[in-house]
Amino acid sequence: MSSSTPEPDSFEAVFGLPLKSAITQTGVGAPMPTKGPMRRIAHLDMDAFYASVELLRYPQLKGLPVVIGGGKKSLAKQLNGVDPKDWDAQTPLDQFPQLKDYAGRGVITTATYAARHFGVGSAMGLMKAAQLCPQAYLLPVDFDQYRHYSKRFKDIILEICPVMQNIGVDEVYLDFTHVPGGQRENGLSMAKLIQRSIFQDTGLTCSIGVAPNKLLAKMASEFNKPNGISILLESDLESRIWPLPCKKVNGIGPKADSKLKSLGIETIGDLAQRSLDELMGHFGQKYGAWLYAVSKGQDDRPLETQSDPVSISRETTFERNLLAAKDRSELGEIFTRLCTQLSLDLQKKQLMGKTIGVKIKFDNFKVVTRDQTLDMALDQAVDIRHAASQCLKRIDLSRRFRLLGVRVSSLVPKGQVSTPQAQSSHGDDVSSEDPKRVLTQREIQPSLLDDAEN
DNA sequence: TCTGGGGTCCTTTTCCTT
DNA sequence: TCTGAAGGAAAAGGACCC
Repeated sequence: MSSSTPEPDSFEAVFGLPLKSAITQTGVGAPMPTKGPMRRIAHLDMDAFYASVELLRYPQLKGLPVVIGGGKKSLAKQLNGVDPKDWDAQTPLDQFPQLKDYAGRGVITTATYAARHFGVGSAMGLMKAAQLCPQAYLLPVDFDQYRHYSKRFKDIILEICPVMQNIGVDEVYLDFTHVPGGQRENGLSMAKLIQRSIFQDTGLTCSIGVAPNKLLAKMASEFNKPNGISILLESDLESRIWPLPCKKVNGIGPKADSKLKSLGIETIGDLAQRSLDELMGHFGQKYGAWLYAVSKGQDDRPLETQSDPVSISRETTFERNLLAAKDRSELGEIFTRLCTQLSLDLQKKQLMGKTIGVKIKFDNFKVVTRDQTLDMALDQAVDIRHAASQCLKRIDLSRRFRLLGVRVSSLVPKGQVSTPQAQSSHGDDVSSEDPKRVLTQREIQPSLLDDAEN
């Protein structure tokens, strides 16, 4: 490739040396800025990621309103008897279920731009979405597929810019500062190259913001969606950031925003007019000081290129609200399934955890959690279930609830911990058995809700 | 809007120990 | 044995994000 004339927009054509050399010989022969390196942080956000991945598979849905979600795996199957696994690019449109055929619980995970025109959006109940856009096609969520494309676009980025922080499946921060060519046109060249490389390989588009820090880069990536690039300099703060509403800041959610509004603070510019003391008085030392810094565009957080998980959990919302006293066996099965899934998740990641907790969401949406830290880390379903049911005993389950969750935290890498097998807390020597082993009725029956009621 | 599932981080409360 | 202060760890709740 590099022996012939490079393609017009290739790394070599833009930066004057082959990509591989640029990476391995950082700074050697690479175009470097004439002044000292300015911090150039990029935030890259894939455009409507899940929906775009689905459209790659089902091009016949392009341009049509499509919503993704519904929660239940068997969703599409229930709707018209066709397993989504059997769908492909040849599947005729009338095989795809539509929202008008749907009745039940669940929310939308995401929607195509065509569906968003009808006012349908993320986190909206499916029934509400069906009112707004009954003709929208409904697809189940396929995380394996999204993870596959996630890895693909991140691998492409890493070849060009090795300093990357993962933010979920469809978002990353990048540090261009010391990457050869990263300073060119204040980061525009690098952003263009990355955007183009991802599109060529995957057919997916993304939006990129480049700025002096993560805070501003994140906001900048939204300026020009979809498939846009925005370059933000420190001097742009007043003209481009201050006019924005406060809730555009990553970290200012609905609660903080409404409190800010009650103080007459609508925009980031308004925020910048307030003193540090005033903000700390209203929002506390830490958050107040953070708000103050945010309004000035200040953020010196480094990129975190590695991170270990803090907790792992599984939770599920029931088809209908359940009552511990009445729905014992159903709840017992759900509880066992959650613990089993959690155990497999832990084992897949080679982790064990010392703190086990449960979460209940009552029919009035009030959430209650209980957890317990044990002497030893564990990862087996039966052990998790036993510890979690101890936690459940401490919750008053006399009213109906809609969600049950199980969580493991205080995680440690497996192999670095002594296992609880030698002294299994419940006496049954089951911990050392096959993790995929199905729990026996005897283990399930003396179940959560028996225990929990007394 | 009528509210999923998987996380992180922060603050406050509670409990234990000295 | 009681009381109170102080500090730390664990537990609980909540805001926020994707």
